[in-house]
Amino acid sequence: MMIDKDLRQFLEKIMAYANRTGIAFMTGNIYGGLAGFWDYGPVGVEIKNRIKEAWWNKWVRNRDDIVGYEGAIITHPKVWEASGHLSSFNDPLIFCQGKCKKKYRLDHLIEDSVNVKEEGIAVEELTIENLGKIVLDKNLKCPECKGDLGKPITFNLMFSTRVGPVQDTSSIAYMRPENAQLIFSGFKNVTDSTRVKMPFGIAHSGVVFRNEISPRNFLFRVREYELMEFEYFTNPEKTNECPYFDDIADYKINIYSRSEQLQKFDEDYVTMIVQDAWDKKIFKNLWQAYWLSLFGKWFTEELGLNQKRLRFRQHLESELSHYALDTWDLEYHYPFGWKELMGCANRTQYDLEQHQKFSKKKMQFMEQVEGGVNRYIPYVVAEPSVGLGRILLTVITEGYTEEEVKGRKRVVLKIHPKLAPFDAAVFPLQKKDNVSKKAKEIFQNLRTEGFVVDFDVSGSIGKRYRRHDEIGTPFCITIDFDTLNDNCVTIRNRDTMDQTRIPISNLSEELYRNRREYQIQ
RNA sequence: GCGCCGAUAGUCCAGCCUGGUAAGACUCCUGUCUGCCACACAGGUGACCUGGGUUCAAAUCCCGGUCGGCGCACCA
Repeated sequence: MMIDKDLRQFLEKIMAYANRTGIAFMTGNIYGGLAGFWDYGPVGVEIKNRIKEAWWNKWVRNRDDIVGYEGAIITHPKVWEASGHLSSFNDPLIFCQGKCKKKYRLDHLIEDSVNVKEEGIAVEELTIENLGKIVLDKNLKCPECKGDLGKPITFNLMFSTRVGPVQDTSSIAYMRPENAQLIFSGFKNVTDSTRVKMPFGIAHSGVVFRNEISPRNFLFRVREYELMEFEYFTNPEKTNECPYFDDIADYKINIYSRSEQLQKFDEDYVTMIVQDAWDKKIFKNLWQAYWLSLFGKWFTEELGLNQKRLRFRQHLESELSHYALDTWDLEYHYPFGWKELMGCANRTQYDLEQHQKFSKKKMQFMEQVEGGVNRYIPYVVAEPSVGLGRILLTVITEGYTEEEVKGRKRVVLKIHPKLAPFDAAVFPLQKKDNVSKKAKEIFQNLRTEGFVVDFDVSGSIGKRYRRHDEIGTPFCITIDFDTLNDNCVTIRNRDTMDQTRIPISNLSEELYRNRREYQIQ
């Protein structure tokens, strides 16, 4: 039976499913839960680790031009001062509740609309509550549309903590809200210890913390998550020299560009090949077009996302972060609408320049050229940045399928075998005697070969098949009485439900072959 | 952060209006049987989000909180 994955209630179905199968749970649920934080269960942690492994293999181990890095979670406070993350820290903000919905710095708004000197108001010294009182007392309205103003709030994006047992203001430190700054502040560590040549990337996967105002949509918007990203550096004079562009020039992508968004375009996107998009100057930077397309390919061809549900959306000028020249998102069509799966910003030289300024250490890259040495601060053309939990949510949303088999509902998680929590499950047809013993032996051998395998004897054989369908196990291997004589087993395919009898000695090759050749329907 | 709605077993849910100690289905566990697609037989485990209030008595009514979904806003 078809299920409409665009329906908002589908998300609730996914949550119940995740809970039922041991994928994810709200943290501390015995105490009522904590908003924005989730635990992964036995099945979820396997899928998550496999996604992470797939990312690392694809973008670090299998690339000649990218190396890995892993920074500390509690970061030197100066890093965030330099990056600009601290500058808007503790700013009091207020939002227009009227038509325009604009946000204002409340301290500035009061200074602009009230004669502070005459009234003897010291804006800097006031608490957020007292600032809010002024708004009420003076009946301040939105300067733009004269609408009512809401309650003032303080932005506290970063989680802070204290380092060391003495709790004074000098001991304050922050949990990283992004990995990028660890790459930038550690940039010299990499160039000084490794033989990297321009252009190259530094990749970083790790947990980050953002004190979001309102966590939403299950694993989508959370306060603690694993972010996988890399910074790709080039010579600032050569930001459009991408030697690999031909690899993706003919690749078809769905584009939702800035002009389409501004024109209130009715469609979700326009489809064209990357080369055309570049020729029409939709992309400003060749490397960005390259990396976005490569990730588009990875998500669809290797992680199994439906290309129709993936689009490239350019950020509007007004959305750009303080460090970004241009940003594109890869958006997925979730049950709650088109939302960012991955972001890819052009961060220019901004961050390394900032760190050079604040640390007074040279952030230059040196390369030997004809007739001397070339020194420059590298330019970040692209920063593909994606949340691990968000990929997991996307993959299970895409893969969750309900089918009708002989009048009954079958739930199948159709995910790529390399992301499945188990490579295979082994079932003895009968619980006792030699059948079970033989099954155990096959199970152990597969484990020894490095497969992740489950062993299941409980319930009828059909029930066991369905249990593993639901969590995405691509193969179930059944051992019966004949196995004892002919050394063959029945191997049953998750998606087609087809059963074939093959020799035990061919099992591992069959599992490998399927992982290699698997095609998403 | 504001507003609306909701929260009962692993899941789906009945009961709430009209207060009287929680039902069903599936799942799960055990045993018997069967032996390649959840469906046999018997038995079993398991729940009223949290804190207060009203009451002889609260899953039920009232108030606060937490969590979730949705809408708005936010997401440097």
